[in-house]
Amino acid sequence: MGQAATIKDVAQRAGCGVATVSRVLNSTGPASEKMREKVFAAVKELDFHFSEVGRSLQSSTTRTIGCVVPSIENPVYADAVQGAQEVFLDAGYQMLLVCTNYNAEMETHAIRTLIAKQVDGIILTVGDVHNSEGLNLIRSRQIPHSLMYNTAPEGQISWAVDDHAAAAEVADVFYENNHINTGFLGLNFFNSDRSRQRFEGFSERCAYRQMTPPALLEVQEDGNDFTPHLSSFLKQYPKITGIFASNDYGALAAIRSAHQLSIDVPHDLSIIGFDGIKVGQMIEPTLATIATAPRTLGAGASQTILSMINGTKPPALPCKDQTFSFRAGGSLMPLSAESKDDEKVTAFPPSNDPTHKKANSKRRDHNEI
Amino acid sequence: MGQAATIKDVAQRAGCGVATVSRVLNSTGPASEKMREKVFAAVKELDFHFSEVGRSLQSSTTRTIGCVVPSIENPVYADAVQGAQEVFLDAGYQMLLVCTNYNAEMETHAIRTLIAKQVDGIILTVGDVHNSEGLNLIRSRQIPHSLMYNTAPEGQISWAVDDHAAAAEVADVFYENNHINTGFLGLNFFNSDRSRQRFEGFSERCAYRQMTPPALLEVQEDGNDFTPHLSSFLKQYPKITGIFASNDYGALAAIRSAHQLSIDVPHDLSIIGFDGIKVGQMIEPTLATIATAPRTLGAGASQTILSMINGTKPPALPCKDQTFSFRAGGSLMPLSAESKDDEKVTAFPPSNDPTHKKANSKRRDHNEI
DNA sequence: ATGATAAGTGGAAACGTTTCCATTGGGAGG
DNA sequence: CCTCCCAATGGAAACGTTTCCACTTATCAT
Repeated sequence: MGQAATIKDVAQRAGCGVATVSRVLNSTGPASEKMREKVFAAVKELDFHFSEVGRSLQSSTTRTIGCVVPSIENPVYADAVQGAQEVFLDAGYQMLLVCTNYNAEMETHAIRTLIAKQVDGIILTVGDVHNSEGLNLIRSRQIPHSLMYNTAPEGQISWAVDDHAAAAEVADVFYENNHINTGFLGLNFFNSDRSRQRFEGFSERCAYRQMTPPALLEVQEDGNDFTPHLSSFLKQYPKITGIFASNDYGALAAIRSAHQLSIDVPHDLSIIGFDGIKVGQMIEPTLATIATAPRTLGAGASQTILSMINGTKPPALPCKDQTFSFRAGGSLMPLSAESKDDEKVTAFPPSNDPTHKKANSKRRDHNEI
Repeated sequence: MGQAATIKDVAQRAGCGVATVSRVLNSTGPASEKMREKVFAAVKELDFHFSEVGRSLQSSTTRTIGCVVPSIENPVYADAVQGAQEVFLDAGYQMLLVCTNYNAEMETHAIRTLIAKQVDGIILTVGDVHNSEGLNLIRSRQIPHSLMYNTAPEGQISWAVDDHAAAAEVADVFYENNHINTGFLGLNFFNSDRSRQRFEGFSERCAYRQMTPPALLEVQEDGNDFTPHLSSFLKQYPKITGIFASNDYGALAAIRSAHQLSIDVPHDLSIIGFDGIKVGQMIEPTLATIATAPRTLGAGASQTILSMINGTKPPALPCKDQTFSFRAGGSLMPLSAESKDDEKVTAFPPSNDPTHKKANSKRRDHNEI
């Protein structure tokens, strides 16, 4: 078996022109039964398959979608990507995946290349939706696209969580549980508009509730062990009893670091995450968090893109307030009124100690989108 | 801005032939300084970028690599994919990703399409390396490829963990910790040759050690809550004190289910996983597991493929016994000699109870690849 | 029988590149 | 001044498709 057979080879073998082969194989246009049989026979003998490259050049369509996300090591994006991928695959599209590692240059370069490859659409999560060169390119070229997890400025399509509102709800939860002195753990704070928006929403609601303004601990994700950071942070702000992490991964890391510092979660320190990754529910204590639906987001964004391509009716975007729900968990415990100050308890009761109060929240039954 | 500019437009604008434009832009062949300037000016004015499709048709090269894995919801594959992606991106290749969901049909179809799209190489994890239609296609077409996580039959290139040996080591560890009655939790047992090989390696070593043959609990990954399965399994085999899960995800789920059944891990039941995903070390108790290096595997497989494409020297495959290492963790506890039978303890001491012995193992310092 | 219609078919252009080859022009060496 | 050579350039073929158009043949109603 030398080179792959082309439509010409098939035509020659079947004793007809290439046009006929094309018509038969694509069921477009007429063909006699005899001819059809001969063509199919030739196809079988030569094990012919269309070259998608030739097809793409002719049709200016590639049946390929670009996907740009910061990283798939974070299960949130992994799930979203997988959800997107399934929808596209069902529709006959494959997906070019690029992980940018929160790097703006890579983002731009990746998008440029995707455009050069003539992808039929792009699904993406950018670092900063208001300042993305790649996004501008996409828009000026009018390529079907949808944002994912980025809260888009008006007029732009995006399947996103309402970070601002969700973060505000976290502030409410802390407030209801008597945590007045809080900290915000911002991961990739400068490279992720999500992280910043969550901080903003959280801060504003804290101010509204007349809580102490949250202290900001900003870390780069790559610094794997941030125990020392947490340590000095808590030393600097000893009154802090609750930490809101900008994502679950950070929350998990915080719990672990706290453990290493002999700080008991939730007894000495309550922690709330963001995203609702699966493992958050598998661990002990379970992680209190903002639950989101990454697969749904990914799938929705994909369907939006497909509808742009086909000109069909796009799926309805979820209502802003249905994009998330607070999920209670063992990592959050109400602060008893008398210990509101910083008299931290030093004992290490097991986390399923029945004497612990359950976290207060009226929000346990929200629907996810 | 109507349609994207082509090389013809540039030629026209620069007042030269397309050949000259191509030569200038690709720095192939001579060109006068005047011409070069005019071409670059035209390119800038028209915002010209090459169409990769046209290029691909001409060069029969796509700068695209196919990647086929079961799922990226499992962090192991997510990490491997990301590692692969980074290497390819650095080399100027983008990656078409397909998740097969452990479905053989999808696997075949995906590979067929990748071939039709003329990817320059394929990196993949197949369901069954001895019975993969897609893999056969790839081989017969002689497309540069490398397996990942599949233990390949001789003569085939694969970046894999030595499942058999690793699983045997788990048996050793159980043995050293006095766990004689064990179970094996097989996820996607019928769709994953890894799962089966781990069972095989484990069983053989158990036999060699004259331990009770491990009982097999086989579950499909999609069945999210397998607590009832675990419950009836443990009822059926009440003597079991140790469970080896075919991957960390399953191990985590097992710990959670055990918790729901009021079975304390590790006191009542020891659990060992496989893969070494990060969260395994972030939880309490930490997960005893076989640590692997997914990023390294992904990156290595990618480099192998690149070397096939460029004809350069391929990177050396890691030694079989350096592809994994046993990592101790709190989910494994030695069974004291007197309680070797099934007199399970019912108290729930906190897992950092200092009276607990640490797990026995001489293997804590193995190097990862 | 005759014309009109329709089905079946193949040639060729087009899609956007790269590259071979032929042509041009100028400079250097005789 | 004539050659010769080489740098610079453009035309055209090729890559593998689809599709327009024109052509042939058969069928049918008149």
